[in-house]
Amino acid sequence: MVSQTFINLDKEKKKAVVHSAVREFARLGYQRASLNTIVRDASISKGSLYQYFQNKEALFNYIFEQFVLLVKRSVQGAADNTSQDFFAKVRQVFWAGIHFVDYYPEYFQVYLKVLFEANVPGRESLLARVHLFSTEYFGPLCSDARKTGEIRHDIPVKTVIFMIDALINSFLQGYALSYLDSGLRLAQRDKKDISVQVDMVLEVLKKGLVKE
Amino acid sequence: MVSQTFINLDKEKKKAVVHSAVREFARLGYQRASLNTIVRDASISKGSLYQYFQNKEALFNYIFEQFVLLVKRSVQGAADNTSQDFFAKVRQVFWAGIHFVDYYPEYFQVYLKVLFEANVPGRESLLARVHLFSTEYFGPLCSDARKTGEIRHDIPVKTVIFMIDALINSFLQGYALSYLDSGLRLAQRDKKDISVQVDMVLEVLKKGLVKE
DNA sequence: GAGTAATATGACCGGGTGGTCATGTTGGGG
DNA sequence: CCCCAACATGACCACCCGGTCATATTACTC
Repeated sequence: MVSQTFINLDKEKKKAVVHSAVREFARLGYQRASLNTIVRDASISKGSLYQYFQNKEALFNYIFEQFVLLVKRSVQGAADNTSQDFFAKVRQVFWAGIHFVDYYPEYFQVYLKVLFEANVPGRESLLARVHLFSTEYFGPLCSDARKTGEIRHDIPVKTVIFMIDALINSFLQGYALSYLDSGLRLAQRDKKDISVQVDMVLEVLKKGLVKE
Repeated sequence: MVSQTFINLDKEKKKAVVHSAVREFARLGYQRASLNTIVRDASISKGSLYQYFQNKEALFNYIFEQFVLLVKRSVQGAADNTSQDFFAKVRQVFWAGIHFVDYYPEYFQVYLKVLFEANVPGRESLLARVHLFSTEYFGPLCSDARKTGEIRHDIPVKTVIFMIDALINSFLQGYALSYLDSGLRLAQRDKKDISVQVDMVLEVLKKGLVKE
């Protein structure tokens, strides 16, 4: 795991190590990330890194833990006003995601890399933690909206969660990685345009594509 | 690129090489895939592989080319009946995707790996080819549906394409990789259940989440 | 300032990689 | 039957990896 030595470390040095590790894992994923590169970037020796963390896996787990923490803070921080309607709350999560990508683009890339990389130790449990959070957050939101009659009863909550999840994820992927863009050119737009796009997606989610 | 030697190769041997390569690239992505593993699996020598393909990149390009070809065939093969409405056609693409994952799960994984892997040579142009195809296919479909009044005029075509793309992609990812599932448990369902799920997503896309 | 425990260092190890090439094998035309 | 071009082979190369460990440096107590 994480050694006491690392916890006691000078704040700046600690930040340098974490920053270098996040950068490298974001660039290359878990397996291809090089500890040599990380120690070089952080200006520490290899021996020191192994005094701080048991091995590569422990370092990665520490970084991913930080990621989960930051995500939770971002989403929960954005969701303050309980007086708003369902779609306004979904919009808030969209924006929480957008801000997260703005503030922590590399952490977001670490997450994306984990999605499809093979042999990431404990990947399933890592992703489960992220997904559990999403379900725990959206589940009650949808259930409440059903009770108040804000959304239809004939669509299961799981389907609604799936669709919102899919749209937010794809949106953020296009926003964070321009080459994944499917035509919206999100990466090149200013916040005003982004807002219009988000609202349009929400509008379709609300009322559908069919002319009323 | 591909040598004449490879093209002239015995059909079974050619298939063995391609199959081993697809398997390895699907498992580990471009960078981590091992040529040693591929030649061992295909029961050829390393020297032969280098007689068939200039280098690792050329082999990978050949495999990805095959993937694009198979995708095009799958989607275009599914879209025969022009007498159907817009949403029926979208449903057909959903099913074309599902069948593709059924028939070529490893090709699909190769594609997924390319999405987020760093330093895949020419990744952007590889993905551009897939995306171009999707735009070329859905673009006219949406434009036509607008003209006939099947879908609203106040939502831009690009937004519609983005949403359909996002939903199909997420659906297929959950279907192909159970650990990516966001609660629908698609990987464990039979075709009947899948069909219900697809139709429900299409229903929301059609009429929205709000009670009429 | 001596002694000691904590921490930092980087040369080194075994192992795997993409790629090369001298050598061996094969097969069809003269 | 021989020859030669086409093809097959796998030992080998330089390089990089995660991880180790003997040694050097630092920091703190008495």
